[in-house]
Amino acid sequence: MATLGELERAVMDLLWEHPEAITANALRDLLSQRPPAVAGGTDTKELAVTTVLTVLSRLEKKGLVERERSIRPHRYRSVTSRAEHTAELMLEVLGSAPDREAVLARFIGTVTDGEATTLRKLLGRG
Amino acid sequence: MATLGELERAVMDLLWEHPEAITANALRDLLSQRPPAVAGGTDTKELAVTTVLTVLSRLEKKGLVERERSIRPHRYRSVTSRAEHTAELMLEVLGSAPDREAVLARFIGTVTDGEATTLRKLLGRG
DNA sequence: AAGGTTTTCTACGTAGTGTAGAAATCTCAT
DNA sequence: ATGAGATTTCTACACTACGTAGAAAACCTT
Repeated sequence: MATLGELERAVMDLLWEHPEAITANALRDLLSQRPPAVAGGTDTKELAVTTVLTVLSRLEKKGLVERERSIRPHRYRSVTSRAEHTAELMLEVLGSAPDREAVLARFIGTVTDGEATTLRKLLGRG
Repeated sequence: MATLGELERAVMDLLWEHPEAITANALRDLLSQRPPAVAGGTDTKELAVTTVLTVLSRLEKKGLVERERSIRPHRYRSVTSRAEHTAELMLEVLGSAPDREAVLARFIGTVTDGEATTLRKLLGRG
């Protein structure tokens, strides 16, 4: 897997927000409304549709996006939810360590109280 | 932060294994003994010391490594333990999601039984 | 069949990484 | 103090990922 670029990330965020499959053109419009990544930057730039299409192709190759080719303006949708994707990423990071329990210890120490409560509920009593 | 390259990662792994600060030359020797990254690849290639030094400088710039400049063959050591580093990475990934609890739910669902037990212990009863 | 729309191909600039030679700096033995 | 060898820094190049988009091809629709 790996990490996404800034634009790739922005596209995924939109797709995750959007339950319905959506066209590249619609995505481009949504992208032009998004707040500037860097404060002070007078963003809101109009991207070329081809740019969006390129990014979507790359995301498709990475397995994060799938598209309906049957209808003409292809519709794109995310393959997994953001929560799934994020959890997978976390597991990937965790999996790369031989000392998983030590990592989990550090991890738990940094989670908020509310989240700790959530975790207890999720874990049940074993 | 971000992800590391293959060689950067190998260097960090060695530094994490090694409690003592170590020289670039020693690292190069250790690197030449590491098993090939890809199976079938007849690795065990000897890297130039300058290569190792370059990588160490980059890791230093990233804040992952620090060095003792007082003595001449500089000694390098990792700034944090692997567990700390990994936990930080996981938190970074988690932090990037607006739906943290949903992520945690997915995450918990995939952890091994033993780890779940560990987590319960770590969480106490709040 | 032509023209607009959509998709694919091709391409370039930038940044990060693997790799290492050349050049500069340092240290020790003489 | 000086020269040789060791060490570090500078510079450089290839390769890949990403942002970006024009040119070209493929596709409708009238």
